[in-house]
Amino acid sequence: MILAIVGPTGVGKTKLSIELAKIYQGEIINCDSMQIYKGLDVGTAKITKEEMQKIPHHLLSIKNVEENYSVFDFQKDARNKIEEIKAKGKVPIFVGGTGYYLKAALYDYDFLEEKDIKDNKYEIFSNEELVEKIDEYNLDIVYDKNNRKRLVRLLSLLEAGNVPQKKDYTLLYDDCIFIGLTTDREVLYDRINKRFLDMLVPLIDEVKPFCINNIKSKALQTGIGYKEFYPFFENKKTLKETVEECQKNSRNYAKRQYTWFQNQMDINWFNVNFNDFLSTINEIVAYIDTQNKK
RNA sequence: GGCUCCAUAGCUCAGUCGGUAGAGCAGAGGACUGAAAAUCCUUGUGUCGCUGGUUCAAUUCCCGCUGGAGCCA
Repeated sequence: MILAIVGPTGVGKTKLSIELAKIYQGEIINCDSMQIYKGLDVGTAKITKEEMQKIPHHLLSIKNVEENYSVFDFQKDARNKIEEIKAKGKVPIFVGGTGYYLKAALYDYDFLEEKDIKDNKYEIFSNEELVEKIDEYNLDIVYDKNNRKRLVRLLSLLEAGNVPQKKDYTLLYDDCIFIGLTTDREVLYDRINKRFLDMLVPLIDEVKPFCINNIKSKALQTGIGYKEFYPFFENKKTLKETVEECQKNSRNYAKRQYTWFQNQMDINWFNVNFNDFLSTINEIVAYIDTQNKK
């Protein structure tokens, strides 16, 4: 059995993961693109040592913020972890909000080796020029002509001899059980806003050194709760504006997560009962048990 | 108390020389093969503050009212 706990930011995935790990002899594989990094703890709502309750966690805090990490790396690492954990007779439990990482790990995504791809050489072209070059390949797929990042990438892939094709992805492991946690949009947004305020003071301590020393890695320019603070420490934005920006970005992010999980994967959703989390756990355990007998 | 200005989408505002309106943000929906907490696409009907008048026709002009801002006493 492989468990995957998904859902938007702030629904309680972490809490559920520990309970399920205890019940099923599980080990947790982090599936959150930001929690991969060391030092990004408060802002990513990373689980603490105490909260782990001795449950082993994998792919959590394994990279320095200056390093780059991507789906490609995650796919390899995650698949290795699945084997490793299963070999011990334990249950791998994926937890995290990065749907793309999860899908790449569990479905038949094929990526080229990095060394075969040369990015950046197309950066000098305009979008129109990129589209023109891509069209020379007479592709069968529909692609986004305004998404510059993707255009550059697509052209690089084509040049490397990889012709991407639209297809239905196949699940590589037939013993996966997908658990989605959800709640009303209003309740979620409220929780997101409040959670951010709760973490604000320690978060400022965490971000400040990055901003003051002007450390701008991909991770720091990407992570919500980090990138927004640079203008604040340069006195270009007030704290209030910064906080509201962070809350808004978190809300937008949660919405995008829903879009992914609802359209890209087959998830079994559970409404979280925040007043009686135990009942939510029981409901999910009952579901897992019926699936696991099959 | 007197005078002036403002009142239009959830918010900030534009506009209609009288023919029932439109931007930004927020919100909603979607895409996704190496930054995915990223990147990109689609989406705007609202008693135009309330009441009465002029008019074929008023959110637009006029009287009054209410609420807000400012100036003078």
